Amino acid sequence: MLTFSDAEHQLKAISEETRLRIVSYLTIDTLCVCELVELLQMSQPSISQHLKRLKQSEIILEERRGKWVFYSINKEHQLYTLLLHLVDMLPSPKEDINSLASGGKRILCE
Amino acid sequence: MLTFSDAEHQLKAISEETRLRIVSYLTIDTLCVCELVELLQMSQPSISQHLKRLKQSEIILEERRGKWVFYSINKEHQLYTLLLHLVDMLPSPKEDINSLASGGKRILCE
DNA sequence: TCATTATATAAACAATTGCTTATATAAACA
DNA sequence: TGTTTATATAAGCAATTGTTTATATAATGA
Repeated sequence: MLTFSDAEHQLKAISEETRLRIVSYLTIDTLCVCELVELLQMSQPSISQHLKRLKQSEIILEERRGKWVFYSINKEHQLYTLLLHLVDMLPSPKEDINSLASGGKRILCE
Repeated sequence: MLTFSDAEHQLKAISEETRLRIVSYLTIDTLCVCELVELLQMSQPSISQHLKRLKQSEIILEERRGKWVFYSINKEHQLYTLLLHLVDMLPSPKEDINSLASGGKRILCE
C-alpha cells in the first residue's frame, strides 16, 4: 500500500525522460556513472543529479567499486513490477548497451 | 509502444496527488466537476485545471450533460491497465464516493 | 430576457525542476 | 605526496507547476 503523497513522489521520480532512460538501461544491466554519461550523451553533473533523485526514491541502488559508483535497479521496490511493464512499452535499450560494449567503453572492474 | 517523451508527459499527468485522487475516483464511477470539488475539498478552478491536464493526456474523457460536465476514465488509454494496478496500491476511494451519496450530493441527471 | 448555477479560462505569484559552470571529494597510482 | 580519474555537490538561472482571485462562457429556468 502507498499513500497518495508517496505515489506522487515515486511517480515524479520516473516522470522525466532522462530518468526513464536510466531506469530502462538499468533493467538490462548494472552501470556506472561514466557509462551512463556515454550512453545518454549528457553532462556528468546532470546524470549524477538524476541518479541522486532515483536513489532517494529507492528506485535504484548505489554501490561503489574502486573509483566507480555503480547503479542498479532495486528489485525490492514497491513499483518494480509496474516499472518493468512500463519499460516494456518503451524502445529497447539493448542495442545502446551493446554498442557501448563494442565501442570498448564498458567498465569491468572485477 | 511509447516514445520516452510520450511516457514522460503521460506520467507527469498522473504524478500529482490531486490528479491521482481524481483518477482513483474515476476508476469507480463517472463524476462531474462539482462532485469532485466536494470530494477533494479544493477550489473549482484548481480542479478544472487538473481535469484539463488529464483530458489533454487522454487519460480521462469529458462529456457535457446539461449544466454539468462529466469526466470518466478512458479505458482505451495505453496506460489504462498500468493505472488500474497503480490505483490498486492506493487507499480505496469507495468510502468517499459512498459518503458523497449518503450526503445527498450525487448528481443524477438522466 | 435576466438571474442563477456549473464550469472554464486568465493573470499573478511562489515553489520546484533541470540544466550549466564551477568546485569539492574520493580512490588509484606514480 | 602530488596527480589523475570518477563522481558529487553547490550556485545561478530559465522554464514549468499549482495555487489563488477574478472574470468569461454555457445551460437552465423564472
